[in-house]
Amino acid sequence: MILKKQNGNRAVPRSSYICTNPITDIMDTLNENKATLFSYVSVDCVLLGINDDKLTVLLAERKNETGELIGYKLPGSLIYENEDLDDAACRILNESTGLKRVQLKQFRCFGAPSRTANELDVKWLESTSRVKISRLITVAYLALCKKTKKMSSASDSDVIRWCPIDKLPPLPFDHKEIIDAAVREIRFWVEKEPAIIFDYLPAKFTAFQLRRTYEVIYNREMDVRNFHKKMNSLDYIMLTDDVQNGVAHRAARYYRFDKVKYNQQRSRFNKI
Amino acid sequence: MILKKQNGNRAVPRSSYICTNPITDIMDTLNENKATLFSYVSVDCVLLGINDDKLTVLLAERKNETGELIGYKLPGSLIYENEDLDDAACRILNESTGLKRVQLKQFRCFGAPSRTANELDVKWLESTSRVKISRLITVAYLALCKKTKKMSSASDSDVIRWCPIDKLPPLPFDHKEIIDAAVREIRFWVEKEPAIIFDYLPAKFTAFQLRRTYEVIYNREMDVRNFHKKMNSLDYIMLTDDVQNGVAHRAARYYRFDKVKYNQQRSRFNKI
DNA sequence: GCAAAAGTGTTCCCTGTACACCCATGC
DNA sequence: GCATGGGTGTACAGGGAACACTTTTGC
Repeated sequence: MILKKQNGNRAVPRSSYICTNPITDIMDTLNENKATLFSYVSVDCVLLGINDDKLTVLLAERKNETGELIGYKLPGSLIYENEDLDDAACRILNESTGLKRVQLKQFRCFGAPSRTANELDVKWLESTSRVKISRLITVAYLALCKKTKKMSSASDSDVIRWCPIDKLPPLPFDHKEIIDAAVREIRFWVEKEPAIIFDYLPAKFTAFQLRRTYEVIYNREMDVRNFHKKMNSLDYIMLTDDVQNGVAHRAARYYRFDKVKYNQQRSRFNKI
Repeated sequence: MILKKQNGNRAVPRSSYICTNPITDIMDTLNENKATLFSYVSVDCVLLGINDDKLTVLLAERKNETGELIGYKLPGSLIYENEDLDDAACRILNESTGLKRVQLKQFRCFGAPSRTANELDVKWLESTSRVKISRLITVAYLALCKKTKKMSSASDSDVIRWCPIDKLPPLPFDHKEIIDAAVREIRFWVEKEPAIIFDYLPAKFTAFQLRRTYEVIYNREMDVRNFHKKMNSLDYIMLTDDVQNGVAHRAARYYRFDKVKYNQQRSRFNKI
């Protein structure tokens, strides 16, 4: 990772494509530049989660000037003039869900001139952002996103809803295309960096939960025995002493993710 | 792949992230919008090639107003107001190298506000583009790029030079960071889509050429016998009747890449 | 005792990897 | 005949895939 230090600018060490800035950093950025939106670039977040055993995406309600629901969209917004893209993505995630410290990954930039071809979309954006829009390029981010209590206490600016990816309502701009690309991307990402899946699961999870998460993401069933064998071979998945209770069948054991061991293994792997 | 057809706009079928538009399409776009540069978004191309058994990147000379050489940079430019990002990347590739129909892959968007922190870089860009620059976001593209005769006849606007990636000169903006990211990315790309490596090689190639290409990209040596075995197991690599001649040792046989078989295999694979 | 889900082992195949020698050609 | 690079086979290890039954618990 190369950092340029010049003109006395603060050179903030950061991962090149994972954004896990604490929310305080984001607020700094916000306060410094609250005034000015940058009307040429937006950030859209595809937050994927699993609900009712289906891969779902978080959509925000889209209202017209009189507050009437006119449809849905991806959580996203124009960036501020002096706001970093990764920071903007974290801000939007936080505004939409109240979540912090989630791993967001930039996965592609969408910049076809035709994406602002629908005048209704542009008019709507102009009325909510109070900025004149000409051409708009959007940088898309992706995260696996837990459905937690925190999410209900999200900022009331966006009402949100989980929607199965195979039953999307009509969406503005190229949001459908963005979601499709995100679903393809998530599989590669999980393969490259399995840790993100544990970011999604609770701290203690059963073998079933982990398996079902993989099954939904990859959209295919996995053999139970082989899955257990695989889990046991991964030394960063640790068996705990806890077991389920109150279930009407044999209690499942809880596992936990050992981040330290995971990182050790990764760094060994990456050196090869 | 989803295409929106609306307002009578031409819906051009295109791959979502590979740009192989014939140059005529690009020219259409150029002529339509020659007048206006979009000063907020640029495209930079990282063209990787192999020279003297080293991974090298194509750099363009950077000259000041009096035509004096003041350094190097990635081939790149601001996009036009109504130009698609992929088209812009193809245009820049063509302007810099004369090459057409090369697979260019968008791999990441770089948008830190600090990338325009160096005033000299900004001044230089303003003087060459004759556009006022405030904040500038760049979309980075990646290609494996042949060193061919065509390249020497490239447009004379850019003088170009191959530079080993471990001996980069000082570069403006965050171009060094972009190159580092591209080198990491190329390995993933080759793994996902081995076809691009044959786009780089001549139509007929020896086992040695293919192996050396892999070795340079992955920066590690490969076992000759295992490599042959692997090649033989891939049914889209076909042995031809041609052999080298005029070499002072046993003549190597030529192989060719069978795109049809490759695509058949891919589509079978992707359905699983 | 029965419903419901948890947990467990073996076999086979395929792939990757390690490793050393003979072959063809030009000079 | 020798220097140069081309080309080949075997043996082992590890991981993925297929496959069915017993265990535990609450009711």
